[in-house]
Amino acid sequence: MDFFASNLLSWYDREGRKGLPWQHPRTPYRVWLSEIMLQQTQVATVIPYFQAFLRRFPQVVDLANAELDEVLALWAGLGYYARARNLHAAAQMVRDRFGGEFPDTLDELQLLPGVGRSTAGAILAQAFNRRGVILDGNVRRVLCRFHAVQEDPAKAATQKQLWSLAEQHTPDSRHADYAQAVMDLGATLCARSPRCEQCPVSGECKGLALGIQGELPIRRKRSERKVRQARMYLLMQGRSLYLERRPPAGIWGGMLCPPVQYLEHLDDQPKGLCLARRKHSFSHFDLLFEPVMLSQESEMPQVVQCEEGIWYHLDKPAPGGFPAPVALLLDELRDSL
DNA sequence: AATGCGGGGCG
DNA sequence: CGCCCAGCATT
Repeated sequence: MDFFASNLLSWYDREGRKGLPWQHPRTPYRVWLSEIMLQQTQVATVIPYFQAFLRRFPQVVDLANAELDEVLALWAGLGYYARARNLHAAAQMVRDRFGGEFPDTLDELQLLPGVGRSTAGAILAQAFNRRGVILDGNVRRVLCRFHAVQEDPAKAATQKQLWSLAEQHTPDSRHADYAQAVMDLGATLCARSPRCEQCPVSGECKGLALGIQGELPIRRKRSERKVRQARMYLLMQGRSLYLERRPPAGIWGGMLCPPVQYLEHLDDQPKGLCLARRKHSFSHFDLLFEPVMLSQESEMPQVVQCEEGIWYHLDKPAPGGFPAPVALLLDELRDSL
C-alpha cells in the first residue's frame, strides 16, 4: 500500500465520517441510492432526501414498483431530474434483469442507468468491499493537487492520467474504507480552500510543495452565460391551477410546471396580471421569467408543450414533482390568494 | 456573482 | 471521441 493510501486510511480511522445514514447498514441498495443522490449534490442536502426515500421505498423493489411521478415528487428540489428518471429505470432493471439483487461486478453495475465508471467503482467498494476505483469531483481535486496536475481535467488525456493515478493509489485491502476516505478528504480538508496543515498526505503533496495547491485543479473559463426569457402562465380557477407535465428530456424533465412560453424579450404587455419577474440560474444560462396570472383559458397563448394538462388545487398534496422555482412560486400563491 | 458537481446523448 | 446539457448549494 502506498504512502497516499496508508496515510489516508490512518487519518480515516481517526477522523473519517463513519455515521452517515447509508453506512448503517451498508447494503447495495442504500449505497447505490446515496451515490446517485450525491452526484452533483452535497452530503448535508442529500441526507433528508435519502431518509425520505428509504421510508417510502425500503427495498429496491418498492422503488421499482412505484409510479415515476411519486419518485419525481420525492426528488423535487434536488435538481438534475434525469437522475430520478434513471434511478427509477435502474431499480426496474435490478428487479427485472438481476432478480432483485444488485450486481457485484463493475461492468454489470455500469449497465444501470445513471451509473458510470466512477459510481460503479464507489458501489463496488462500499457495498461489496471489492476493489473499486473512484474518480469523482472530490478525488479529481485531491489528485490534481497531490500530483500537481496542471492540465485541464476536462480534457480526455488528463482524465486518462487521473484515472491511472486513481488506479495506482487504490489499495488491495480495506476497499470500502479507502473509498470513503478519499472522498472524505476531498469533501473536507482538500475542499475548494484546502486546509493543508491538517492533511494526512501533505508531506508528499506536489501541489503544496510548489505552492500552487489553491490554484488546482485549473478551471476552464466558463463561456459567457446567456439569458433566456420566458413567461409562465398561471391559469387559475379559484385556488386551482393549470399544470403541464414537462417532456421527459430537457429542462425540468417530467416535472409539473405551468405552461412556459419562451420569448425573445418581455417588452410587450400580455393579457392577464404580470407578477414580478424572477431569475432562475442553470449551469449554462439564466432563465428570466415573468409569471402571468390568467383567469380564462382563452387568454393563454398557444404554448402547448405536451398534451397532458392537470388541474391542481393549491391546498392539496402535490400530484408530482415541482422544480424548485415553481414550488417557490406556488408557496407565494398559497399565501397571497 | 462565481463556482462545483457524473453521466447521458449526440454528431 | 469531443462536446453539450443540466439545478441546486456554497462561498
